[in-house]
Amino acid sequence: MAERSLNDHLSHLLAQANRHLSRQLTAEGVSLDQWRLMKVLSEAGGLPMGKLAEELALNLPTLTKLVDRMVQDALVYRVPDPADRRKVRMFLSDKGAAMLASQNKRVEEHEAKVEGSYGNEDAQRLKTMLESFIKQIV
Amino acid sequence: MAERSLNDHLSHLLAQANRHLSRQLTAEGVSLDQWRLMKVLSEAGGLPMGKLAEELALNLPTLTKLVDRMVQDALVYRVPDPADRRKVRMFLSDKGAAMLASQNKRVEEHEAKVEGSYGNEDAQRLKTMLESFIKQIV
DNA sequence: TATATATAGTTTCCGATTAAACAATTGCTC
DNA sequence: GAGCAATTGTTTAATCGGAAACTATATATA
Repeated sequence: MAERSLNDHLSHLLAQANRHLSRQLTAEGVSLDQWRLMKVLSEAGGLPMGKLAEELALNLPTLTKLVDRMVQDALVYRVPDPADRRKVRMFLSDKGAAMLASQNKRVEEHEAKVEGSYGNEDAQRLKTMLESFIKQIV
Repeated sequence: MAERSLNDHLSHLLAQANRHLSRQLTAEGVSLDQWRLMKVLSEAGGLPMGKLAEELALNLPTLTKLVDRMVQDALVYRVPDPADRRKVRMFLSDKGAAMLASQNKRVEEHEAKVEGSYGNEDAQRLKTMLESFIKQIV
């Protein structure tokens, strides 16, 4: 068997692609995790912390503190679940919704640029493949 | 234009895929960045810090500290460049090479499992697409 | 060749992440 | 329903990460 180079390894390629994209978004003023969290809540408000952590592949302590900061900034808020008082349900505030809207725009502009130069059809195929890959490995 | 879900966003899909894979490797006893660093050095020993940071998409201060730890563990070593004394050239030690060999095995076993269940041909296509995507966005 | 500018890395300071321990609540079993 | 295990989330202590400042060396310009 021939020696495999780093570029033949999915783990390396995913790390590289993720970091470059995430950095570019940071440069556009978008924190990837904060944006993803707000976006999940805009799609499914009232998620408990555990589900949120799953959806974002964050572990719970990290999420707790991310949420702490975003509560400080009044982007999201906690509501204790009356039916199960261990649970906390998370919601997007109006301020969060406004922030999300502006960041959506930046993310979509950036992705349009990136995907355009990569080729829109290929980009679509790449996303489809990643989506099913993620389902496999979770 | 219809509302786009998180799963239509490349940045989200890459973050998810990367985190899941990276966690699974951590569980197998492989630190993704350390492994990637050792692997780069095994392919191109003597790289200066700046080139190394580029290859791994790490920023320089982060790399300095990663290297500090790995020097502590005697996995890699620094050699000042005599021709340009600002530069430091990095090399893999024998211990590092042994560690790399054992981690290569784990990574390859893990990827074989993951890629097998995803479909080997699709996995190959995914890697090819990611590789050209990365070239585009860098 | 003296001075300015650019390059390569490291250090510092602060914020973020993790694993482990903890607290609170719920569900199960006898 | 009393006691025990499981679930949900937070806190703590230690490590890690990033932006900005700093050091050392090299190059360009006058």
